[in-house]
Amino acid sequence: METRELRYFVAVAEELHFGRAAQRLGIAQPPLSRAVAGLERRLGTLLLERSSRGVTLTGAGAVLLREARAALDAVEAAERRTRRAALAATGHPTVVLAAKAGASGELLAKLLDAYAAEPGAVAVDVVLCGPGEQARLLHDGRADVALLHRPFDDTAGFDTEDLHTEGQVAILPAAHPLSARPHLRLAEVTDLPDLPLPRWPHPDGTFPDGPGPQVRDHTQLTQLIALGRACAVVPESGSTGLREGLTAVPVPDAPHVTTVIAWPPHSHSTAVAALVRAATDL
Amino acid sequence: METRELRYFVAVAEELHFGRAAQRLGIAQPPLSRAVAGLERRLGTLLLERSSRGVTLTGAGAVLLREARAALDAVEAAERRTRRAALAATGHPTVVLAAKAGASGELLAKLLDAYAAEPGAVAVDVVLCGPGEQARLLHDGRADVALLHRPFDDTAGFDTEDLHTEGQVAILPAAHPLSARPHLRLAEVTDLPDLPLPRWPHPDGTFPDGPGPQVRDHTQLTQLIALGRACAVVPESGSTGLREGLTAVPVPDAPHVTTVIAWPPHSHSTAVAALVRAATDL
DNA sequence: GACGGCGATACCGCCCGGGTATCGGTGCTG
DNA sequence: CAGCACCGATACCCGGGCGGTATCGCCGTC
Repeated sequence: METRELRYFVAVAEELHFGRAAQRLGIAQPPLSRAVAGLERRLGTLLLERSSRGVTLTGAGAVLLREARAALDAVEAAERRTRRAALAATGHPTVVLAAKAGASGELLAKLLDAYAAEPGAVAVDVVLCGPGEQARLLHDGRADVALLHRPFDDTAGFDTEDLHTEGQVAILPAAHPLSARPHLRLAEVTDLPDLPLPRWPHPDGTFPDGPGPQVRDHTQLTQLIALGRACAVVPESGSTGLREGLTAVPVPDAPHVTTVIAWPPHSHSTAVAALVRAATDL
Repeated sequence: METRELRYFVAVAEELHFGRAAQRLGIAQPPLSRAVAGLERRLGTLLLERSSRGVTLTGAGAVLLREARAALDAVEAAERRTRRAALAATGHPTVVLAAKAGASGELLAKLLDAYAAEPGAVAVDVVLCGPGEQARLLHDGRADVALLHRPFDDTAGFDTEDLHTEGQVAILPAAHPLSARPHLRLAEVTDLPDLPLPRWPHPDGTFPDGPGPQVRDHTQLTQLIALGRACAVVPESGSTGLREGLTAVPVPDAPHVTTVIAWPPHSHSTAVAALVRAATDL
């Protein structure tokens, strides 16, 4: 199987439409049909169920979609890591660290300071990304190391070290009746009819259905809470330096959040190893 | 990057010789030279240092070799898992379990029994393989789940559950003076001039250099020890039912061995999940 | 029953991957 | 030191396959 075929199949499986997929790939529709048919012939199985009104995935097709994405990520990672290795050999070596925007601010600052103080430290490019994006960056080679947050992020397939565990707090408008309470139960916060939980975008940019307002970053979130249009449950460290009009109330029965540092297995980078050591020694 | 190019590069990087690599690939040497040159051109870096006497890897080349192997494994896994998904949909679904030949015999038997007793259990193909081969099988899709042994096997990149931990014992000829001792220190066993540790083959079939005899399986090992030509340090469970003339002596300071069950992250197979559950409930 | 949307098929041209022949450089050897 | 053997690169040619356009077959919808 060639990566071209996998890319073609993934495009069709995602669009569920040969025409749109072909457009996305920048080719015409017939070669795309042929390529997928060839894949099916060589695998000896149907991957897509064609009706005259579009396309659906078969069971084998669903498996291949998942596996092909992983394989294409691995190929992309190979290309990117090789490029970066070549760059590091001639120019200035760097490490790319992925972190969720608006999270772990203080920990991140301390980590960068601690690492920079080490002998032989190289430049660290910090990539701030959306929730759940860190794993993708690590998988496809755009990042060398990442800060993840269990249980929200999926750490499967990486080597990790735990850095820090903390409880969660509810962020409420200071004027809200619940904000005077010493602590809250999770159930009390998750279905307040007047203060729905906001909806975060999926990695593809779409939003899940639901009653809450759509938010894209931490600023929007605090603003919406201050306006009395939403509430949120966030790790304690996300409640430092709250703006006027917001209150943080502990939620003891919310799952604890562990910040972990993660890197691809078999990473041979000494810089990543030093960064991990600096992180665990914090 | 196409998988063809990666396969070609890996062949050259492993052989360090364009001619032999071409022969292995079943093509002529000139197209191979061109393909690698094209890869280098597009990556903008030298991957191989050519001298008139053979070839050496550059730093970037070493990175690409490692990454390309992982990527090709992922592509192979995609193909195999799709094939198996198609098979499972029409015929009889199976799970492939990889285990080291001659290890964990009793645990494996109990696991298979426990799983077979569960409702909805599917057929389990047990693949017995050489030391360290299980991870490869899991990576490239030939196996769905494996029994590994820490710290010998590399569990990086898999989800795992610990099953069993045990100490190690030295296997000695009954006539050897040390066999009467109640226990031994590891250092006492590892450099006995009269009983060297045997050499196990690498995954590629070659043997490391050293004084000990070459062995390929457990039978050869016990035979050599009985002949007074070698000794070995193995997990306790590997010493049950020893043949006449062999003695097992505990080695308390040898690292403990943990048998773990491992599977690829993001496995969606219910059969694998049931097998893991049966294993942890043993 | 005509139309429109969608995937498959037919057919064509061209690029690229693979083949043979040969060159250039280098270390070994008598 | 000349000759040689070895190894990778280059030159050149050929054919298959990939991508393009045109068209068909199928079906749901006015």
